[in-house]
Amino acid sequence: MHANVKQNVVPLITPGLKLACSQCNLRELCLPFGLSEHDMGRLDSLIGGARKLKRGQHLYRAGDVFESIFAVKAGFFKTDVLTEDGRDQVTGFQMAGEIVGMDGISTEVHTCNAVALEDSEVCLIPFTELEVLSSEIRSLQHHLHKVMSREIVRDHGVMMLLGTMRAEERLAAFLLNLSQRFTTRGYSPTEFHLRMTREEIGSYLGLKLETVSRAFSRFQDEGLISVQQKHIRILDIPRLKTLLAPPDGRIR
Amino acid sequence: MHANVKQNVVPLITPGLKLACSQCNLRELCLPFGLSEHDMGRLDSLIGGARKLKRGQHLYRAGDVFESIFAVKAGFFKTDVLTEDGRDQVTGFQMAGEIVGMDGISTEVHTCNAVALEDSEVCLIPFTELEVLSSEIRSLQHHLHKVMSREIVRDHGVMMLLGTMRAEERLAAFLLNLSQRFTTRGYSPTEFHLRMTREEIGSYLGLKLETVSRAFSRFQDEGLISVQQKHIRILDIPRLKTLLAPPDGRIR
DNA sequence: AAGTTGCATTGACACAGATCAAAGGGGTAC
DNA sequence: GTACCCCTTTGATCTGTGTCAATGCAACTT
Repeated sequence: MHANVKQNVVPLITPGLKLACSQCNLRELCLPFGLSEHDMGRLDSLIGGARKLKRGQHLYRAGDVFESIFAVKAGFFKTDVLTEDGRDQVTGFQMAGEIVGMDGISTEVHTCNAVALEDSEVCLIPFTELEVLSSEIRSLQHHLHKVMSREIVRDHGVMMLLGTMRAEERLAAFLLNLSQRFTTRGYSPTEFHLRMTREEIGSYLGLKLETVSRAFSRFQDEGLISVQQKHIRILDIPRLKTLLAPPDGRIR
Repeated sequence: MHANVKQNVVPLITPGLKLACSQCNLRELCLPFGLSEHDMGRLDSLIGGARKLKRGQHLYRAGDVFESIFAVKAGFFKTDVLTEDGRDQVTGFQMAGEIVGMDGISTEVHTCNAVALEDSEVCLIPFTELEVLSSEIRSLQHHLHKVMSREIVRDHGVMMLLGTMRAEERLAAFLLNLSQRFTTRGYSPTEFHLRMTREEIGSYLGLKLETVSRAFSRFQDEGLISVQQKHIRILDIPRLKTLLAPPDGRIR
């Protein structure tokens, strides 16, 4: 289904590209959070350099041997799982400062695909070496655990969304989540470009692309947002939030 | 909605109950997996004892301060998230040898509830001390990471289920998953008691209890299983498996 | 600049699962 | 041992979302 099959060129590591964590403006969002200058230097020294990816390129594929986790330095990714029987589910969208690849730790093999949705750049963090260092730096160890736990909690949120919400509620939650993450990164909370297609949004939200499209249109008709293809402007955040909390209180 | 609100008695630790990991027949499924005798002894010494819970009792609640993770020693648990707006989603069912509570690591506060579905027993594993020990024992550290990663991968599986499967497919996947886990623990793969209600199954699978009940009945009519309240006998595992792989191949 | 291609929108209709309702069964507590 | 209550089953109907199909829009290629 994806048109990118041919783009399976293994992205090469770009050594000159390396930028120390201590210099990185994402350090407060990313793995080095809470480290001293000195410890950050130690983390720097194990990071295997950066890797640039063009839109559509895979960072890794299901079945690849797991060696590293990745910190998104710039750009936008999606992760998806696909099963033998042809099911395909987007499990997440990742942006700058977020960690990708932790699915591979459990079996030493990646269980999902990670694809760049725009030209992107990641820092490569060899996992075995990270474990060594984290056994020496208490705060690094603890933060790594927090990052993994946060992923578990995030997944619970998605399960809640998929299990209990209706189409418009899901889309509202999705937009508010993006808005919130853009805010954290210093971008506009109300105006942004979607990097993914309607189909990818639909897959993530457990909906068909037509349903996503219709929900966008309805939100626009009601003055909640303005949509022009992938360009979104949120016009009424408070009212969007009320969509998530059914007025009747739905106290089961 | 739950009738168990009054049973909020804090379960006390039962010191005499402590049974060393090395004596535990779950050690190959649980945290001590892969440890030497000696290291298992060190793990034993930090485990804070066992805790018994009656059916309906909470192991922890959303909002509780996070201090420990728990290994299920006997019994059966569910975890669920509930939001301010009254949504309620069962995020998992846990049985012997499985680890509960990792949702709390990220914010130091639990984000979901864990409730015993039958009289149960857990080992209490203080997390800070576990971190200390795991920085000293490489294989323990790595196994902890694997356990957390496995939880992430499991959640992806649930997202796939909720996002792409129809009611009967979800229930078939659920039964096969239980069957597989019972097998691992030496119980019958084909005959078991459900510890949870139709409503809890429905919440986990993103369905209403009536839909779950109807799907059970249809499976029974078709000779796939036999159902009598909570007692399940799987009659035809292969055919149940084919329900998961749509014959047309559904290659989107 | 025109043609191609993929993505998005919109409409009509179908259907799976939700909702509402009622009755039966089994386990639990007293 | 008995009574109550919760859980489960089953039916009838409703509805949100999927499906199928056609058109429109925009970006990229040559």
